[in-house]
Amino acid sequence: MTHVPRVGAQRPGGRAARVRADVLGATIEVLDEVGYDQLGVEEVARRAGVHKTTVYRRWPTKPELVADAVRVTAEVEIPVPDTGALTGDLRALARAVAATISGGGGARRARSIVAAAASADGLDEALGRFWAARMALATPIIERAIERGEVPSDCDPITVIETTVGALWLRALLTGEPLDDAFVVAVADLVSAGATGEASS
Amino acid sequence: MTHVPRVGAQRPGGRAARVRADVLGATIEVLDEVGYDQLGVEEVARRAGVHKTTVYRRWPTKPELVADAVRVTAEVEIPVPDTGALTGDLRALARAVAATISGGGGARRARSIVAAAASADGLDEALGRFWAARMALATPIIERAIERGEVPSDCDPITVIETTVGALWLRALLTGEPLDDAFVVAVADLVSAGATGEASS
DNA sequence: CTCTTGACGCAACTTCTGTTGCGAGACTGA
DNA sequence: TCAGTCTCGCAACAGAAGTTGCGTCAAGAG
Repeated sequence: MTHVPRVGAQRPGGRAARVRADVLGATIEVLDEVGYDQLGVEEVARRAGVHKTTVYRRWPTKPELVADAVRVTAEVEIPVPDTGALTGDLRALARAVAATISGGGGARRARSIVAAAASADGLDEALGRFWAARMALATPIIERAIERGEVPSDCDPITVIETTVGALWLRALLTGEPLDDAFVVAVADLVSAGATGEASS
Repeated sequence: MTHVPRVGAQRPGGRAARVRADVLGATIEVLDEVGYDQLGVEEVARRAGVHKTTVYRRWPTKPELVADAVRVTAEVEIPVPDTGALTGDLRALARAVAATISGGGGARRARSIVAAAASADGLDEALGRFWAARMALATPIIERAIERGEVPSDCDPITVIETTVGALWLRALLTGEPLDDAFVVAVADLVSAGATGEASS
């Protein structure tokens, strides 16, 4: 009984991983250039230096491919700031999020993320959980503010985070207006003031 | 020289308008059922009782069709509330927006709007202007609050509106969490408190 | 090194998407 | 009512998207 293969054994090794990275990279590239609708699997394969069947085998549908590609780019950790005051923390968080959003691809890539979620059945839910977890990561900002006595203890951290970040995504996804620093700071200060009870301007 | 036709004359009359309405209605229907990616022009035509060439002639691409359909459904006027106080106005606005978002189709239709914008070149900008104008419609809420002395005169109305509405769209587009009334009110109160300088809870 | 197994390339194929030309029916103005 | 257009339906077509079977090559274990 030599060579007993583990069922469903995957190969983490060299080529497979490289191919995966190349394809996902090419996907982001094409996405930023032509948008979700115009993205073709064949073009992605060509740029990745890979045959189209390879892509189809790993990612059965376009939304899954796009979602996977986006998930990888979104894995860059947004560090939770700790400046010692709520306003400073929220400003830092908002700036980091704004930089991530407009960093690569700009509004188009951001919109493609949502497009993928709108397109496949399971993805919808999976991406929802992903984002919810991401929002939850920032809640320590509020919890620390509560401990410092800056905000009342019945303040809901999730609401504060989502309100701060929501304004930024609104611009990126719907209006397409630029996320200039003045706006980012204004939003952070407005929300911070609402939580602490001090006027924002 | 009888019957001098005006160049580019359109026919507003009976059939043309009916066909247009049927197709756009069917588009929304299919969109809500299967999502943007799975939406097929042929299926839309079938439901509208129309041949697919008719659809292709009027709307050359899928994103244009979807954008047009969405634009029609978005034309329902969201009345600008006037309760006499900023908190009340923002609550009413947030509730109206939340109702519109989750009213029909839910998260899926909301996401399809963005998907269409991510997909076509000119649309991107056109839809951006559409949303910006929609946000601007609500600014009187803040302007009245400034006149009443509720908020300082250097408060930016657009920032307040976008922050309020942004949190709602964030849930609909990214996390997919439900827009329950508790959340909607919490957001409105938080932003209102930030603008007026009073604690939200 | 050698053997086994999984992943990829290739080509042919099927299916779906989008296009074009023409004839018939519907709308408008007189 | 009647003529002049405009729009739609139909069918045939061109091209892209996605699938399948098989041979070959790379990765990992003995």
